[in-house]
Parts: sequence; structure tokens; C-alpha cells
Amino acid sequence: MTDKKEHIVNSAVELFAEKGFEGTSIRELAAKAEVNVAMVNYYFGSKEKLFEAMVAQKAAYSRGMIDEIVKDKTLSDIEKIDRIIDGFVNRLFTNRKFHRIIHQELMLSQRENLQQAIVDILYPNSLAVKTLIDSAIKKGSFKKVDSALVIATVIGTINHVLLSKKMCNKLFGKEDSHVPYEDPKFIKRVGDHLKEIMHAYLLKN
Amino acid sequence: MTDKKEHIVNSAVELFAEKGFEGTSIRELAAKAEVNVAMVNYYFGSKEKLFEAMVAQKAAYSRGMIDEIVKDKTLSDIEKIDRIIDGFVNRLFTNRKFHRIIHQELMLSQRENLQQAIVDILYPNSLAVKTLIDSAIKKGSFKKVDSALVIATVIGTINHVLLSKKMCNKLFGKEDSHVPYEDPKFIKRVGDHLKEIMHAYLLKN
DNA sequence: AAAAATTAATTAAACGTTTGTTTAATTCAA
DNA sequence: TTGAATTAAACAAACGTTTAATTAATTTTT
Repeated sequence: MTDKKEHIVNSAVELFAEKGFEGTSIRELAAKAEVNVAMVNYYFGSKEKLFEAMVAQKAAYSRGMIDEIVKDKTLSDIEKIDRIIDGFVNRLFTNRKFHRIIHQELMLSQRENLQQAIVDILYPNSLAVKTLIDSAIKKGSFKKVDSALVIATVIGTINHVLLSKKMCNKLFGKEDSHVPYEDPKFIKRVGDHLKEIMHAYLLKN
Repeated sequence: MTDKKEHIVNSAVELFAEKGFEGTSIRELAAKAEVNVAMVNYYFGSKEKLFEAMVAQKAAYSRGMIDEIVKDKTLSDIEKIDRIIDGFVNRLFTNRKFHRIIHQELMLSQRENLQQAIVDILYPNSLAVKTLIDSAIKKGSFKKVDSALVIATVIGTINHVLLSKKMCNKLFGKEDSHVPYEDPKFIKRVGDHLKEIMHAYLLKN
């Protein structure tokens, strides 16, 4: 991909995350990327196709990690859960702007096709975790829990923290200028919380 | 409030929840509310002021419930948590469209003032729950947990389920036409899951 | 109680901007 | 010299909003 195309995509991630798809104009986008307005349509065809191209490019961050953990035979089931939690936390925190866009797109009913595409990207992850938990329950190493909702709890907790900087800072007693998402201590704290919850919930006594 | 004003506000909730603020046009809104386009500005002054008026009106659903539970002396700490969870689940499920709008607004940086107003509405709830948990920890009835993140887990889990009907149905093995949010069994299931998690996490053995 | 005067509600049309997109000309690179 | 890249300008459509005229409702006066 050429420099300009990349510039446009990266500016799109920034602006769509902050202002949403409808709230971002091509002119604003072009200004941020320091290209002529016509370049967006020249390279991508339309605003919507730019959006789709951005998703297709950045969504690569999603695959692989969980499958590798699940099939690692040196790990116990709960160790796998721990690693999956760390994986999710790191991934969502580092890709939080793109993740926000995905979040917005799932919430709105504007572009049905793209929504379906996003579900198809995200669902395999959830399914893999669910399958792991269900097999651990069958083996007897986990309690009988609602495996589908466990994923909702893990992702939901991370999402809720990533949702609003303002809310997050208020909840954790930081001043408004603080950026909690780049604070390694805070990232660790979220991971530790989720692991402790899951240990207490999944493991038998 | 007059019939027409109410019609407009209710149509606004529907459309903003589905398409976002920027994605909803006054003309579409007026058509849905079956009023003339000029009526929106006549009654509310502007699109943004309509939005603010809607938030001010519908946000009343938020207050009171938690404080009442917290100060009820006939309940144990864990019973209070159970009731708070049920309260959140019922409230967010029944007001899910408005809740989506709040969610969107917190996520975007378009209307700073309104964002601050929403934080000021939501934060007292979180603080009350945090205070309850911290005092229970001090008393020795709860384990030493990260109280600020407990709220993130409760609200985050509910939010994640409410986020996308498509994703939700896929995760729970229902066909696309199913509306999980109006299924009492599903609502109970989410509440039960959260209560079980919190029992395992908060209570000592 | 009827008529007149006043205010509120409602409308279709127009306003000026901004939107995403395209064109046609020009510059650049191979 | 050909094709790709880049530009400023223009395009039609949609946007939020306002206007000016009309109808409906309310209040005041007779």
C-alpha cells in the first residue's frame, strides 16, 4: 500500500473512532491525512468503501491468538483462560481506536453488510473460548457455568473501561487529562481483575 | 408535554438508537413522528437541543433505585448486590434504546458538554456500588476485590449483550429474527450469570 | 353568547451550508 | 510519450434551519 493510502486509512481510524462514520467528513479526513479531497475517492471509490477497506486491513489483528492458546497442550484450562484474558486486554487496549469503531458499527444499523462481516470476524473468537470452557466443564476442571456469557463478561468489562476516558478517570480517581489506556499499571489492573474473577467463578474449590 | 412533543422525543429515541445522532436527519425524524420538519425546531430550537431535552427527560430512569437498596437495613451486603444486579439488568434491558444512545454519546467526542452531563448522571450509581463493596470489605463480609472494576464488569456484561442483536443471537444459537431482549428467560439468564459470578468473586468461603 | 383580537400551532417553501462525489485540467513518473 | 497521480473547481443532493403565510385555539371585548 502506498504512503498516501496508508495515511488516509490511519486518519480514518483516528477520526471515525472520535466522531463516528457519519460524523466525519471527507474534507476533514483529507485535511488530517494531508491529501486532496479527491484522493479518497480516487483510491477507495467512496467513503463507505474506505471504511470497509479500513476494517478489512485492521481486522487482521483479531485472528490466530486464541486458537494458538487453546491448542497448546502444555497449558492447563485455567492457564489458557488467563492467557486469553491477557491477550484480549492487550489487544483491545492497544487497538482501542479501531475497536471503538467496530463497537459503534455493531451498535448501529446503518450498514448491514459490514455489520455481518464484523460479526463473522469476531464470532470465531467467542466460539473458541466457549468451546474451551464447555470442554473443561465436561472434564470436570471447571464448574458448570454459562459459557456464552463468560465471554460477554470478559469483553464487556474491557469495553466498558475503554468506552469513555472521562468516565474511566472519574471512576478511578484520576484527573481529566490523564490517559488511563496508556498506563501499564492500569492495563495490568484490568487483566488481574478479570483473572481473579474467572478463577473464583470457574474453578472448583 | 404536548402529544406532538412527546411523539418527536420518542421517535428521536428510536432513530438515534438505530442510526446515531449524525446519522439521523430531521426530515426522517419528522416523518417518523408524523409532524412537519419545522416542528422540531419550533419546539426544541435545534436538533442538538432536542437531543439534550431527550436525555434530560429519559435520564430520570437512572436515579433512586440503588440508593434505596444500599440503605435498606433488612438486607445483607450480598443481597444488596443481587438486587442491584437485578435492578441494572431490568433497567438496561427495558430502556435499551435510550441506553444505546447514552453509550454512543459517551464513546464519541462530539458534544463535550453533553458527555460531561451524562457522566454526572451515571457516576453516582457507580460510586454508590463501589462504596457498598468497600464497606463490605472493611466489615469482612466480602473478599478484598477491585471495587471500581466490579461495576465495570456488571454494566459491561449487560452492555455487551445489548450491543448487537446479531452477535447476541449468534452467540446464543438463535436465528437472526429472534429478539433476545424481550425474552424473559434470557433476561433472567443474564441476571443469574452475574449474580453467580459476583457470589463466587465477592463472598469468602 | 357572539364577535373581535390575540396568541399559538402548523405548513410549504426557500435559505445558505455542507455533504460525498465527479470532472477536466495539470503535474509527475516511467 | 503514455499512464498514473494530483489538483482546484464544480456538481447535485441532502443537511439543519428559517421564513412568511395560514390555520387553529385561546383570550378579550362587546
